[in-house]
Amino acid sequence: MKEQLRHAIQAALKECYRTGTLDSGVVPDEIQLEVPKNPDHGDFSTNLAMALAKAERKAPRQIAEVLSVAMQGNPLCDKVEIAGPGFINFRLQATHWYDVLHQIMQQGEQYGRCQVGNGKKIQVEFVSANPTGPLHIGHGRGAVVGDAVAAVLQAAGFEVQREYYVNDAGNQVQTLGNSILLRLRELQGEAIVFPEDGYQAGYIVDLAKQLLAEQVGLANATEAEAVETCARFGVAEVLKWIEADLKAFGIHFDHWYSERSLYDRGMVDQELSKLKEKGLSYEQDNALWLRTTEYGDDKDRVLIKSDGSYTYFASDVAYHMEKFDRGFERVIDVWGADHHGYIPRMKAMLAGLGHAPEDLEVLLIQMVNLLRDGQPFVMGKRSGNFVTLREVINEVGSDACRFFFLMRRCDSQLDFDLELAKQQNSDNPVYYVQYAHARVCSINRNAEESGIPLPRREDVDLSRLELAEELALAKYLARYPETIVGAALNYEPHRVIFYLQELAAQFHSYYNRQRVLVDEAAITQARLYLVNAVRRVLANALKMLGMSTPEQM
RNA sequence: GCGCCAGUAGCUCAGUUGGAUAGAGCAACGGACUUCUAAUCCGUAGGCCGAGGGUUCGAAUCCUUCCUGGCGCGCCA
Repeated sequence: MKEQLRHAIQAALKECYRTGTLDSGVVPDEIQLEVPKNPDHGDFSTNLAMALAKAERKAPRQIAEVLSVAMQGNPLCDKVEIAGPGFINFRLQATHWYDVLHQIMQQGEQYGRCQVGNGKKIQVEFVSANPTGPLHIGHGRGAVVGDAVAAVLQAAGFEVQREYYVNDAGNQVQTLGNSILLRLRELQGEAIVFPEDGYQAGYIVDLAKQLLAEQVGLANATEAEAVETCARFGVAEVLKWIEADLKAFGIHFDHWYSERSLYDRGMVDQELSKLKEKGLSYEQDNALWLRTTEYGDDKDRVLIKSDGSYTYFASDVAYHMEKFDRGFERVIDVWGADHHGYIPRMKAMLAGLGHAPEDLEVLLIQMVNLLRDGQPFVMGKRSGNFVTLREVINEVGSDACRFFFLMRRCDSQLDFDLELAKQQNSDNPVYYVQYAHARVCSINRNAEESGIPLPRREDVDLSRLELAEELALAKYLARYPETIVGAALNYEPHRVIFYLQELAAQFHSYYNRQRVLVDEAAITQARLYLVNAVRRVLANALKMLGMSTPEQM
């Protein structure tokens, strides 16, 4: 609809040039058309006259006058007005808004989906927490945002894969194995000295007990073998926890990618030799370096240390190179904001390989400040005093938790007060949105009990929706698809949350002012049609973001 | 010292990519349940958009210099 109007304006502009009422001949690439904040300013508004003022050397209002004359009588528009410094405001025929309702009812679950992504393959890698302990609240935010970004991209027509990168190689896994082994020996009565940098948390002891119960024979193993066994066991168990936690959140990964497998398959050496061939790496001080400075990094980065071991960066380079080998045109990484210093070297690496900077998009999730009764709560795996994601989900509920994490832009910090979140039960905005959905369902139930049929497209007379607020509701429903596109292209799922809240607010307000089931059958039918379109959009958005759609509350 | 993110109502945050009179939710105050669910609605009050300068028809939004807070700057992960 917006596009139709855009074309009409473009045609009018060309007509003006043809007839000589305007003479600059300038046609902007894209005519800006927006929905004004103030409904008095019409359904759509363009700044075209102001934009042309310079080229035309005329006052904006004068140009607007000429254009609006050319637009008069256009069948799309009910009214064309000039306002303010030179805005041209359009009010569309009501039938266009009625058509939106028909579209929604006809498309059902598909309404809001589109093909702007054009099937482009895109990967979202998120969470990717080290498998050395349970997920905490900060991981939860990344999990929800990553999942929502993926969902919104899917809705916009991208082919999306959700991937979890498992850091099952490297020092932190050694530390895990060592920590478990020490606790195991402790359980067997040995006096041990637990190292400062070991994992102190209680779950390590649990893992040790479990290992003990399973009677894994470590007696004849060397120290290194024992640590290795404990590490493998620990990683496998912790991954089970993580998967279960994510499942409780309704999050499913298409693919779990093992870092260790990169080494086992020789991928790291293979990719590193490609870099060498391209002259992107060099040896110095017995170490192998990547020339990231040539592509904007502060300093070159080490791939292989002088002792022959690989850096974390090395496997990350190989991993990301392979992502593109797997055919993804764009790759999104969701990271904690404390890793932001890592971005320049990753981008530099890709630039060296001839990728555009946008091919890798890193979403930084800012910190979650965990509070309890307003007091900061210290987190850290080693301190052993942290709140797990599972605890929070159990306390607050998955829906509320997801909603809360999605309410803010991911690049601003988030205060999460556990007591507050628990209290929120009835205050939480998620219920506000879900309640709107439940209310429509309730109306439907009442209609059914009274023997009122649900309206069918062929029978319903939408011109009975005469109230300004009814039209406003339809107009807002029309903006759902563009909201998704905006959220997808900008990786900003919070836009959908704000849309939901606004839609629910408009619906609740309408509900309190007007009855749907009234004496006059035709009006009842039209209003039922409208509120069920609202329900449809609420349900589509809630489902897309992984939240439930209760029919009763 | 360098870099990234943020700074908007008492609090938590939006702000359609530069548009018209800057908006919500909490918190405060006052109203609305014999009518489809009051987990709702209606109203009142609340602002130097961190500060200064610049760009233009027009700036919370873009550029610049500061100030404040958070986070990073290893041959750690």
